[in-house]
Amino acid sequence: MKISDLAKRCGLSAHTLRYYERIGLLPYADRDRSGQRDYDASILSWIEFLGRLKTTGMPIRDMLLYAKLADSGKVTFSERRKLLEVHRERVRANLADLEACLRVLDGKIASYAEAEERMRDDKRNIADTPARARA
Amino acid sequence: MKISDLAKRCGLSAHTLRYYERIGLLPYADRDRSGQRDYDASILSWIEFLGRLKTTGMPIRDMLLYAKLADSGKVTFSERRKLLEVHRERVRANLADLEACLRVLDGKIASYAEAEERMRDDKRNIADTPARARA
DNA sequence: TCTTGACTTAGAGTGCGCTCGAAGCCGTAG
DNA sequence: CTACGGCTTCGAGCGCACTCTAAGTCAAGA
Repeated sequence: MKISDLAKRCGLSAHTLRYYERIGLLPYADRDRSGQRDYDASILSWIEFLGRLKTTGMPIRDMLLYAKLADSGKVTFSERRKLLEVHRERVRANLADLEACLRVLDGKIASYAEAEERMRDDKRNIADTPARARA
Repeated sequence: MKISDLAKRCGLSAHTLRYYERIGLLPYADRDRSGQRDYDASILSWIEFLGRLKTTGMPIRDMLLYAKLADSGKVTFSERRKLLEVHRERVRANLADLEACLRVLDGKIASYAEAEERMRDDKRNIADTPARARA
């Protein structure tokens, strides 16, 4: 698979894929005889997992640490698990924050809706009131 | 209230508060006779709301738009409501994504835990096996 | 009076995560 | 044969949201 094919499949740009390889987030890809990267489809699941880490707000430097551990084989299982457990707690805390914010947002939206409703009522009342009474 | 007091109360640095004022996220604060900002406590609820927007991932340029609408009084109620409704949908989508990621993370952690468990079992079995059988 | 420390401004610098540009190589279609 | 598109590398540039520095002012306490 060429870099543009992989880009289409995983949703990252070719630029970004090269950047990820450069910084060590993706393993050095095999090159064909003309020097072009030739990817194995198995890279997709790794990229997908990186996407999960990214979505959940893990900074690249932490992903690099995880990638380095993953390169070192089974002996780093417990380290990797601990890293993910720590991250999971951050994600949970973040989720709780977001839910709280969402409720505030709901409240704010509702209060605007009510205010708009009241303004419509006021207009109607004025319109329904005879001109003499308004003066 | 001086800027350092406000900074302590709201959790932003004085630098950031001045920056927010500069870009228009905070209203121009009254200055005392020596030119120092003198804040009214009422600014706190606005800063807190900005924090909610920030937590939920709203970029500053959108907060600026909201701030500008808020400055224009009641006539922008429905615009403000719509802006927040759009944002709320993004937040909900983001929450759903995060929850999905969290489940993936749980699965990954569980698979590491199982692998570690199996490795411990293997070691124990080897230790329990008489040396002649191991040879 | 002098020192201290918090404040003021304008503007430069930082860290992150890309994103793009330039210059050049390679393989295929016309 | 040549033109074209897509690939290569290296390094510069960008957008965001701060974060800090420098140079100067001011008010209160020893």
